Amino acid sequence: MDKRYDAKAAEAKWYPIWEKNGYFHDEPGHGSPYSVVIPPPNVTGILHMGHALNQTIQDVLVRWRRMCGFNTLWLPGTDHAGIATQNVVEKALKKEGKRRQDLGREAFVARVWEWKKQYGGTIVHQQRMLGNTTDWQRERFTLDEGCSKAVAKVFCQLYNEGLIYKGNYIVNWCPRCGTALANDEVEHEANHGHLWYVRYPVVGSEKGVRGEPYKDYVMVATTRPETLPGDTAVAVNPSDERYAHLVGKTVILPLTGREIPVISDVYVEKAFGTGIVKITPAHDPNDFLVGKRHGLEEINIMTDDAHMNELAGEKYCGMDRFECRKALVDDLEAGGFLDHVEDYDNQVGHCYRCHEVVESRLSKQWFVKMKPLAEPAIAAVKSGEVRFVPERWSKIYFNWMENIQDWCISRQLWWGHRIPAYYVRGNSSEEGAGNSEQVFVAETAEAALEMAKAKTGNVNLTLADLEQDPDVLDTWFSSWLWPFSTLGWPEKTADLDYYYPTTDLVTAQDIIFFWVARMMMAGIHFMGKPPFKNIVIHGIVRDAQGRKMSKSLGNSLDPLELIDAYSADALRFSLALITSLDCDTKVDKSKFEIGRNFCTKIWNAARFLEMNREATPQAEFGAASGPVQLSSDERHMLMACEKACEKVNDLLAKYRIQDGALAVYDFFWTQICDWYVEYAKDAPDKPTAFAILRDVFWKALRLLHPYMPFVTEEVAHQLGFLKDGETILRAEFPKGYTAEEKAAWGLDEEVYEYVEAKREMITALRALRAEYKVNPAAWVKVTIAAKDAATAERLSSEVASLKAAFRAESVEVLPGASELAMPGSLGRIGTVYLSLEGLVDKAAEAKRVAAELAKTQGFIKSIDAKLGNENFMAHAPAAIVEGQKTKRAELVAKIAQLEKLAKLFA
RNA sequence: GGGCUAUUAGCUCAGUUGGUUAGAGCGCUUCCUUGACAUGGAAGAGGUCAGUGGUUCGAAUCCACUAUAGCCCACCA
Repeated sequence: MDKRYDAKAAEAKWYPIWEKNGYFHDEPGHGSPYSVVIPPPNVTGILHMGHALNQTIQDVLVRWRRMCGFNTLWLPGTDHAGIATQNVVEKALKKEGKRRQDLGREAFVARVWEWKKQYGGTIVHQQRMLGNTTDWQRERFTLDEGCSKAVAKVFCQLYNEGLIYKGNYIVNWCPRCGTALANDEVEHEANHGHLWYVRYPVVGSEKGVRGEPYKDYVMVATTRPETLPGDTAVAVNPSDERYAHLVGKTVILPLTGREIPVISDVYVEKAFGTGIVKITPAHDPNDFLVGKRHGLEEINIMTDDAHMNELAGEKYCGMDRFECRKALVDDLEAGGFLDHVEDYDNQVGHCYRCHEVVESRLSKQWFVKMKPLAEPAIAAVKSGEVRFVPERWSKIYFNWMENIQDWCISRQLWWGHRIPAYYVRGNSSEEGAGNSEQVFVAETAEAALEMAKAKTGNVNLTLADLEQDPDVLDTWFSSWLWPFSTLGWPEKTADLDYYYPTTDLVTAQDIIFFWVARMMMAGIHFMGKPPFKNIVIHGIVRDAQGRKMSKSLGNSLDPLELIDAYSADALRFSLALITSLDCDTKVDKSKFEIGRNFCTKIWNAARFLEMNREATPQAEFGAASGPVQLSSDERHMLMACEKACEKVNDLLAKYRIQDGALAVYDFFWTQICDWYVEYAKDAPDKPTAFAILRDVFWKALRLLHPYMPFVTEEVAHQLGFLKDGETILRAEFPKGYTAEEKAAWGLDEEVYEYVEAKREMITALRALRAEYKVNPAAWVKVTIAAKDAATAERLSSEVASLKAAFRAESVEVLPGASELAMPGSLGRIGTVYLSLEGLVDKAAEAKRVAAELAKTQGFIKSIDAKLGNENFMAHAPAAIVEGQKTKRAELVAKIAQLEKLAKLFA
């Protein structure tokens, strides 16, 4: 074996072998299924730390289940990401001086496909660098043929069920992207703006000539004066006595002369501004609702790109909205309508994609009625059929689901699933919308044509007479079908039958609403079963200061750079180790040294084994070797291995990835390397000691494999645990030893505890050496005062290995305490004395003993207090009481010895 | 405004139904390079578990309030 582990070589070597041999691929049928669908990253995406964390967790779970014998499927794929992808291509076009309109829809979409073909594989390639065992043979894309078919079918079914409707609605509109945005696609940011106080003259008042201040007016406060031409009322709170007399009257809309009513609505806050609000139903979501309640006219005064239209008035028509704001304010002031201006900070919505200020805009959009879909999805979590891990996320899920709003699913883009709604030409979508008689919703144009013929009675209609709705569907309209569309739905496939519902869904908290909740609804509605059994939510990766990683902050770590610097195994292991499901994870570069160092440790330990190959019998260690007389250290090693296997399996079953990593780390490093390897070097029966070492090492490699796939595969082959053509990926995950093996080797808690206690003694002696500045390499004389005769006998039988562990030229074991003029240190099974032959600093030792004595006496006191407490004796469990008593007895013995020592140093 | 979470060693975090003297990694101090490993080994210092009150024989753990920090949802024109 090479002196250094070459991670890059191992990664480059093994991944292609795994993939080529189909190790990630199972066919439905045999065994129990364990299936997971990957949260599909945007096809435009590049791998970031969030992916690395999310996918590491999934790969750990999948590899573990696979090794446990499950029939596993981890289904990969990408999302077509409507706006994001279209933006990327539009940017490229811009460099050529073109807009998408110059190409036309068909050519533009072709261009996006071209882009996808060329660059869309980036993230898919990068995922391989992580070592993911996603089944690439089943890779899907949300816009591929199968997924598109599913989308069309779902749309039609929901439409026919009356759950999809087209409606006039106020939506968040990005003027730059030219599309509606979902509420969650709008990011609110603090804005330093103004509050303009504007006078609206009351009709019927005698005073008031244009150009002069009106005496009788209502004062309205607004942050958006440019929408004034769209006002169709002013409103006050019904309980506001100040203005009760105004309700029902009419006021004049400044600059326009139009008369609008004063209405009352609970939406108005009495305390804000003047307590009077202008109502602009076409340009504000709240005003829109007020308008609906009061039957107000909706006047849209802007164009799609946020310029004023002719309804804004001749003067402002064509102006940009912010330009118009200025002009209009100037005019208000000139007209004497502007009372005063205040500074005002509020939140303004921005497009999550291009950051343009979002406009509330009235438009016709397609919606999904969510309430009927949400109800069974709530029930599935309430009943426990689907479980959130950690459980508390279910509260957030309920909170959202119970207040769910209809989902605006149309987007004015070209890249995406086009809405399968058709109109007979001449009845354009604008005119025809809202009149369902003229909309034909069908999975194909041909089917729509048949419907049109039947409905209109015009048998001469051809496809050319049909016009498809120009809008495409929200990206999430395909992702919410992901758990079954990717398995072949709506076809009845073997995959769908076998792998649905999937087992676990692993994702971050930020898409619980976007994605998880909607998948729940779609799964239940179309498949009759929730799409997964467990929803595993992990935290977000943050930088060292706790900030979200983002491009604009420049605080992102690049997983590929980390893989380059530390190796994929290091990245994976460190992420697993520092990640808690319960909270976000703070990460900085130094964290990955843990993983890298661990890799090195594994490699070096493997080299040690390799160097001692000749000391190891060829035959593997196992029950077949029959009853053997094993030393206590060997039995302890096997017990530790047993415990580690049990622990790791148990923790992974509870999705405690972090604790599992810690458990296997500690097992390998502390138990195997720090203790057992040192023991094995001087073991009385080397062949047996090394046979055991090989056995536990091979188990440890398999325990580690889900976390560190490359180094474990490489080492397993180097050490001959696997032959060419075999893989650790499909080796059995260790389950611990059988009852027969345990009996044959005398594995029990007692021997485990005994060795633990013995190690305390070894540690104590090392501490003594350090305290008296005895060279760690020097050979010393050691005396042990054993707790009792039996322990003395037991210790005597292992003097050889104790000598090695203590680095002692002699070890004398005496039953019970004795008068020894040496420094000593107490453990559970006795006191270990170090002969210093005159090196002892009596004063220092006396101090140390006194301190120990005081501490011990203090502890006894606290135990006595407990044992003397009637309530404690009455209520505490018997085991606790017994434990306290035993502890006390030990401490009393310890005090006796310490007192003897104290006298010696006095 | 509604909801959720956190506060434990200098730093990042464990601590699973309340139960022996609260743990790990990093960092820090001291010591150690003759063949697994200095990306290492050994020893050590460091915490009144945010605060107050309550429940209990017993609280880092359960409850209430307070303080601080963070996240999500809805947002006042």
